[in-house]
Amino acid sequence: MRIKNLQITEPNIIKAAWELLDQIGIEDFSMRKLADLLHIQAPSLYWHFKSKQSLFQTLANEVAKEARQSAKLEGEWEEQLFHCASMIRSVMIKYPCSAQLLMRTVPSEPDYLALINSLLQIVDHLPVSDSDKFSSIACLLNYVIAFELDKYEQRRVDTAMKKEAEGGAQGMFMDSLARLSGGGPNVVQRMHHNGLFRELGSDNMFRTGLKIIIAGIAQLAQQQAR
Amino acid sequence: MRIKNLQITEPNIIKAAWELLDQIGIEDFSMRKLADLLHIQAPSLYWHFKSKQSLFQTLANEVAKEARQSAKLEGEWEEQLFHCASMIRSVMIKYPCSAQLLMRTVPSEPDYLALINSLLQIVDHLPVSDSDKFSSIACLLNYVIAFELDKYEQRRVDTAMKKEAEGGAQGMFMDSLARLSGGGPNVVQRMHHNGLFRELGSDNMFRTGLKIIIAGIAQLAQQQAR
DNA sequence: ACCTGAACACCGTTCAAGT
DNA sequence: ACCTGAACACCGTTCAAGT
Repeated sequence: MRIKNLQITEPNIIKAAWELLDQIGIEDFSMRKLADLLHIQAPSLYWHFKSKQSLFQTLANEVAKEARQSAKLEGEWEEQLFHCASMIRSVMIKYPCSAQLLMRTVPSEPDYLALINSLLQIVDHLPVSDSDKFSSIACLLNYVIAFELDKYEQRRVDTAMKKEAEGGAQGMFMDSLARLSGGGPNVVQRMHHNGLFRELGSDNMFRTGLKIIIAGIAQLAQQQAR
Repeated sequence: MRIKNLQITEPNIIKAAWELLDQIGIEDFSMRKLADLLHIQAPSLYWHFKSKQSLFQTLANEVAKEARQSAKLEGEWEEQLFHCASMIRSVMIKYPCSAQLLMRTVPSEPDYLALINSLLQIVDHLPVSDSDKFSSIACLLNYVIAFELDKYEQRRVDTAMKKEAEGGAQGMFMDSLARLSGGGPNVVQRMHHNGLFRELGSDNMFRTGLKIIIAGIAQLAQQQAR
C-alpha cells in the first residue's frame, strides 16, 4: 500500500487512484485511503479535485479517451462496430472498475461524447431514423459496459461465497437451483451442470452478445429499407 | 418523512425501505434514516436483517418475484421474449431504484433464478447451443436493467445540472458538443439539436433496443439452423 | 424475543491556519 | 500556491444491557 514519493500533481493523483481501485475495488475506495497512498492528508486532495465524484469523472473520461483513440474505421459497418466494441472492452479491462466508473458518470465529458459520436458515425449511413441510430448505439454501448459490470459483480460474489463456510452458501445456491418453483423444465440447472456458469464473462460470451446486437441492427436497417 | 406507527415486522421494514428509496434514492439511503422512518433505533434493524446488503438483496428478490409472475407464455418465442422483457421493465418502474438493486445483487436468490429460468425456457427450443441461449438471455436481461439504470442516472444528472447555475453546466455541455475532437461529421450535435436526447429512456427507445436484440437472436438461430 | 445506548471504526468535506 | 489539523455531520455495525 505504499508508493514512491511523488510530486502531488493531478496526473500522479490519478495514477494512485487507479492503483487503489485495483487493490481494493470501488466500494472500499476512499479519499482518505488515496491520501495515505500518496503520503498526504485527505483534505489536500480537495485542492486538486473538488470532490470524489469529480475525481471519478476524470477517471471515467480517461477510459473514454483511450477507447476512442483505438477505433479504426475501415471495412463494413458491422466489422467497424464489432471492432470498436471489442476495443472499448479491452480498454475497460485494462482499467480497474472502469465499468462502474462509466456507469456513474454522465456522458457530458468531451471524450465520452466523442466516443459516442464516432460510434454514431459508423451507423450514420444506414437507412433508419436518427432515433433508431441512437437506440442502436445506446444498446451497444450499454451492452459492453453492463457485460464488464456483471463480470466484476460475479467475481465479487464468487470470492464472497468462497470465504463463507466451505460449501455453506454454495449449498444454498445449489438448493435453490434444484427446486426452482414455476413449472417447466429446469434449464438453469442443466446449464449450471454443464459448467456454463463458469463461462460468464468470457470472451466467447462477449462476442456472441455483440453479434446478436449487430445482427439486430442490420435487421432493423433491412426492414426499413424495404 | 413520518410513517404511521406500525409493528416492526419484516414486511413493514421492507415497505418503509421502498418508501425511503422513493424519497431519497439509493445513494442517500441509510439504515439510520430507515430506522427514523420506523421510529426505532438503527441497531434494532439488525435483529431483522443481518446487514444493509441483505436487506437490499431481499428487496431485489421481491422485484424478481413479481417480474416472474407477470410472464405469460403464449405466442411465438419472439413475442414471449418481448412481452416478458416489457413486463420486467414495468415491474422495475413500479419499484424505486430497482435497477440498482438488481445490479448489486447476485442472481443466487431463488426468484431471480426462477426468472432467468423462465426466460431460458422461451429460447430453449431454438436450434442453438446452450452457451448461445445463455448469452442471449444474459444480453436481454442486461439490456432491460441497464436501460432503467441509465434512465435513473440521466435524471440524476439533469436535476444536478438544473441546480447548478442556470446554464452554467449546460453551457459546458453545449461547448463540448460543439467542438468535438476527432474527424468526421458531428452526429451527436445533430441529434441533440433534434431533441433526441430528450427521448433517452422513453418507451419508444426501449422497444427499439428490445427489437434489435430479439431480431439478433433470431438471426443467430437462423444461421445455426442452416 | 425484541429493542436501546453507547461505542468503534470509519466516511466526505470544509475551513482557518500554516508554509 | 499548496498542504495540514481540527472539526462537522454523517455512515454501517457490534454488543452489553434492558424489557
